Amino acid sequence: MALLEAVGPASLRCCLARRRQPGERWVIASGLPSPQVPMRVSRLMLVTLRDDPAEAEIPSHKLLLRAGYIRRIGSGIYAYLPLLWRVLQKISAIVREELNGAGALETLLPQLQPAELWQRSGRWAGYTAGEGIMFHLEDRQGRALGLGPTHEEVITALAADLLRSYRQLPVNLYQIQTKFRDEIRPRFGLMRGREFIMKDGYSFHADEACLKQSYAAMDGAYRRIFSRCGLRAVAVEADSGAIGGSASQEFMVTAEAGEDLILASADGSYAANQERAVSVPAEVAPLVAGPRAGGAGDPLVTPGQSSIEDLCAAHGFEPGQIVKVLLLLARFEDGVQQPLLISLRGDQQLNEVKLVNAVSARCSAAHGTVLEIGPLTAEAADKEGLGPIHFGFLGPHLADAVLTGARSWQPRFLRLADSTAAGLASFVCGANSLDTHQLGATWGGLCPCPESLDLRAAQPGDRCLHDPSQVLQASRGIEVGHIFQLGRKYSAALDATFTNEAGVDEPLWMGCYGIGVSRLAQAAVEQHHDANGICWPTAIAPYEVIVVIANAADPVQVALAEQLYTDLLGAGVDALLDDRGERAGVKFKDADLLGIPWRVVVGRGAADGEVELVQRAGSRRQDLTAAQLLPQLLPQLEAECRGLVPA
RNA sequence: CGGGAUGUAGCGCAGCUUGGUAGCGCACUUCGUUCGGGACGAAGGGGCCGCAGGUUCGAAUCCUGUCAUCCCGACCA
Repeated sequence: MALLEAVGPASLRCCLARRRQPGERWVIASGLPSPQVPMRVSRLMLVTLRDDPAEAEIPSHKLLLRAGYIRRIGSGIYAYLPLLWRVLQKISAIVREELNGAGALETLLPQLQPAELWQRSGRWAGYTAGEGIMFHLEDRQGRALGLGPTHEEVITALAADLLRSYRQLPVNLYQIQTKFRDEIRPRFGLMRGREFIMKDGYSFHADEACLKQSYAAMDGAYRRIFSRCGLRAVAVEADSGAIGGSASQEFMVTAEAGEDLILASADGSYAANQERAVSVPAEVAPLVAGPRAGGAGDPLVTPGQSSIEDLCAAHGFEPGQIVKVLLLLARFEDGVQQPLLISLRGDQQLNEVKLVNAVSARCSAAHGTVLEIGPLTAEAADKEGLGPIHFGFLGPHLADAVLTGARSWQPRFLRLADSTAAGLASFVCGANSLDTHQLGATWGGLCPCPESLDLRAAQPGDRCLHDPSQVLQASRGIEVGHIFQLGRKYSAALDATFTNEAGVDEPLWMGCYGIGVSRLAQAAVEQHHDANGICWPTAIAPYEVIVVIANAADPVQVALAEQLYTDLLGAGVDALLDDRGERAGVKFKDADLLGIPWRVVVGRGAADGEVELVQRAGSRRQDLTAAQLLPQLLPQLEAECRGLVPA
């Protein structure tokens, strides 16, 4: 501490003292026991790799493996090594701080969950059968159990048990815990694991207005969390998927390697996941000569022209003047297989998420969850015992009669049309016979227009609904958070009710809120790295400073480094000492690879009391006297941890 | 599950076409010289060539099956 005495200014001492205050915000944010525990690289079980492991594809996955943060144990199953565990702890600490500040309560729920709870919510079959993602097992009594992929069922059962009166509401509970999901395809290291760490939270309310308030509070907390973690994240409108409910919003870390496509307006007022995005469709020129022959259209000979491109090339149509028909097959929880006939404008693509939602809305009451929707292929139709279907020449007037004799399918199509197709005054479509189309067909003339709704995928370049002068732009994102207004879906299913002010029982209003903690750590690497390795944002770095002894055989360097290291720890800094006997170059390379935000090199200048300070991101370096180090570094670290200075 | 690829030392790879008992770089151990950006030299240790069958005097190599991993699609924090 002699060095500190020497540095002088009262403001600095104040700052140092604050760093050690147990109750201080950013000491808590370190998430680690204080005072800081010494750690030397020689004792860290650090194994860094020079070559990229063949199994890794994207930069963050390669770097986490190379720098010794993770090891693969099985497909989608990773060991979090000590360095990564510190990162995860720091992220968790920030999450806790923001959520506690927003009035949420931390709890811990069981991972082993009885099937019965899931059967009551109606999700057991959907989550375990077919492409379901829940690992499940039987105990010695033959009772079915699942490993929790999420906790709506458990928390709602608890709420049903504990929440009785509007006087107890609202409440907001969260946990940080390992989740299990039997992903169809685990990918990219921690990005999509079968076992991963998630913060999940659930809120309960007496009415929808209160739910919306908590949802807004969580929105704010999430924005602060990602910002404090040093991430550039955007909030986008999202599909609610299997979780259900009404409004939902995803938080995306923008990165090339992201699995999701984000569509956003340049003015920033609209952003959505492509699964959800809406837009103004492109205008299409009317078909020359308009409707024909009472609206059924004229036959047009189109030998071998089974694609939109062929048709346009041969006859000079625009794709948007054609109605294309997709035959699909939906499989439901109760085993029913429902053929679908979807009409789309030729220049549009089907959005499968919108389709699944539309089909669920129409059929789930009768048949349960949609397990899958896939193409209705010629082979499948053949197996089913149907007559020939002229794929490539289909029109929306294809009669239900083609389904007669089906062995296991429903005998009638569910017919839906995207509104762009429904809006065409006259169009070209298949004639349902080989090598023939209809030219100048109209709805009503050809066949009644099917139920019309939004089924098309919005595309980059489409005009925006909120302001048609704006255009949707594409970027890629990693989903690190998702918040939902669940409404009363689970509370009604699990009979979680409370007594309202009027003395009447009604289902609780619910919200739910998730953050992928382990995914967030990797997303941070994806966003913060360079050719030499990781550049952690200071707030979530495993250590804030690494002290490197350039030549561990030089007792002068060792003594000064040990002194500075002790001083840093004493000042509450998370510091690491590289005491290895390696050559200096090796230690510099490793320090870059590990991505510790600040490096203090004790080397040739040690005899004169001089050290070098290097910032990892940007590699800015400066020479300092040992006495200048702490006064310089401490305010900087504090600012970075508070997110005041971009790392 | 459909499509594609790969399994040889801890990591990255060669060898396979044309069968003859396994090799390179990095890492690891020891010694010496080096010592501020992944040093050099010398000497070592480490492999049921994914697994199981088959063909053959003989299989990393040819054949069959199987398992695992990775990439593209459905799933999602």
